[in-house]
Amino acid sequence: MAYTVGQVAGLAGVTVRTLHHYDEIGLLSPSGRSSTGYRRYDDADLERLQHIRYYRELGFPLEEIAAILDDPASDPTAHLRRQHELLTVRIKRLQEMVTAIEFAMEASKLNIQLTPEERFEVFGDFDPEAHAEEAERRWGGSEAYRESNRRVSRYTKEDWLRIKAENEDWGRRIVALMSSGAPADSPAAMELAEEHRQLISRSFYECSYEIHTGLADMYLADERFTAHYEAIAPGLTAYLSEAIHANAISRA
Amino acid sequence: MAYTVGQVAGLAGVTVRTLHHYDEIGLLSPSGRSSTGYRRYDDADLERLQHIRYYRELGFPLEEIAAILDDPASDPTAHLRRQHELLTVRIKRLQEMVTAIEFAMEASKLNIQLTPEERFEVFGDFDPEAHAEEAERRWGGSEAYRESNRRVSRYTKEDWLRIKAENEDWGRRIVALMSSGAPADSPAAMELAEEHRQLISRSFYECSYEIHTGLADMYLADERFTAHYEAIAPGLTAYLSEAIHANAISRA
DNA sequence: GCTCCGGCCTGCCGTTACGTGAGGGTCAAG
DNA sequence: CTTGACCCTCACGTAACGGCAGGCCGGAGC
Repeated sequence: MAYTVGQVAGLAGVTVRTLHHYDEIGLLSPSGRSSTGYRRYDDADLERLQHIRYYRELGFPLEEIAAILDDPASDPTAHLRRQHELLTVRIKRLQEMVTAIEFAMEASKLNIQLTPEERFEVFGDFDPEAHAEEAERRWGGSEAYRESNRRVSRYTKEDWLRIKAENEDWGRRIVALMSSGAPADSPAAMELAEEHRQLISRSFYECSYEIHTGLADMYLADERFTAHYEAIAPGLTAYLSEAIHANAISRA
Repeated sequence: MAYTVGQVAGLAGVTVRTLHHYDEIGLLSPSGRSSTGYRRYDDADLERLQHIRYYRELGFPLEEIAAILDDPASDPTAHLRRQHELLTVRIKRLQEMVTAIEFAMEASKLNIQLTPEERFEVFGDFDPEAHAEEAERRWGGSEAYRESNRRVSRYTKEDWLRIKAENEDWGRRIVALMSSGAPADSPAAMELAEEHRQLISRSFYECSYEIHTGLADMYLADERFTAHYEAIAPGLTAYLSEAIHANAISRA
């Protein structure tokens, strides 16, 4: 079977100009020409183009692709295996970027400034183990965190406004309670802690009592989260943390 | 906090030249300069750069990124949501490419020529429904097919050679049986059909009796698979298909 | 046989997103 | 006060095509 440039271009989803270019630089020269000078591509040319397209999608420069494809030491299935591996690595990378975006959304939700490192962690030559460990430390089981955060990405602006309003309402009430002098382990405080937990469960992720106490500890340990609650009212961080712990114990 | 070009470049994983370029075209101009003309970037600049990097990774041209970022109608979380969505679409696309590669490996294993459409299906403006339907028709449940084929990608050249040898041995025995005149629903033929199923299960994917009969039908329906078995021995396709059906029924 | 219209050819210049010096100030550590 | 690492501004180079000009096919219809 023989094909013209236009046909090949249509099949492969590239422009005719691109095929001309590949011919010019010798990356993909059609196996023959018609008597009138038309390029004629055969099935072997198509297979080569297929590999070219995959390697290109993976970001390889044309020169390097030529070197890879012309390497006599690698049979066709070797290319397939290689492309398969490169693709899965790429997918993993993109999934890390998704997680990073979700983290940024979480931070943005609480008006928390990301550190420069956090902003670009996913782009640098990061240590994957340290990364996983960090997520583990911060979220106490990254699996639940990731799964749950799928929801966040689907929220509209209206959802966000509603969530914000709910949070602010809750904030006003716990500040009022704290200033009234009620202790952090009082039933009223525990009730507000429980409400806090349910707010998270409804809007973000299933927040177990275990995760909730983990969050309480994190609020105390991470100054950026501390700052968030202290900005609402001084002393609120400790008050809330204590209430969360008391609530968790009483429900156990 | 203020940063120099070099620091920003290090953090964000780009070159100093890139930052110079972004400054030149007005995409990211540092918020200030030192008395001696040094660029000074602040946290807001870093946040902008963060978005630039994500959009770039997604293939947006710089000019378009500038337009998006300077659009007053979109708040910062809108960018995050948008990037999240674009990333997941991208991941889906790459996963389709992985499936396509696995299909190509499967075909290569049997020395089957792909049609031009199959080679570039994943690049063209393909209809996703038709694609899924095709996979469904061909593999009777693409999920099992995809999951199982993860194995294939890890095979070494030696594995392939071993598998090939096993297949050829099986081929010789079924050809011998067929020429001996034993009917396709004889115990011996059914035994070889069962062996065929187990060969697939061991080397490629868990092949249930249901899938196995699906394969039998496919061998008859798809001329490329037919050609594969007819090349071994004329009439083998029909013989094997019948044996597979007989075997499946007897085991039910 | 003629006539179109869409497809093909070969230049050739333009563009994007930087890479890569050249030539020359700047900053902090010793 | 030197020295090495870092910063500045030109300015030209490169990869991978895009897009157009000017001209040659090819087959469907009259």
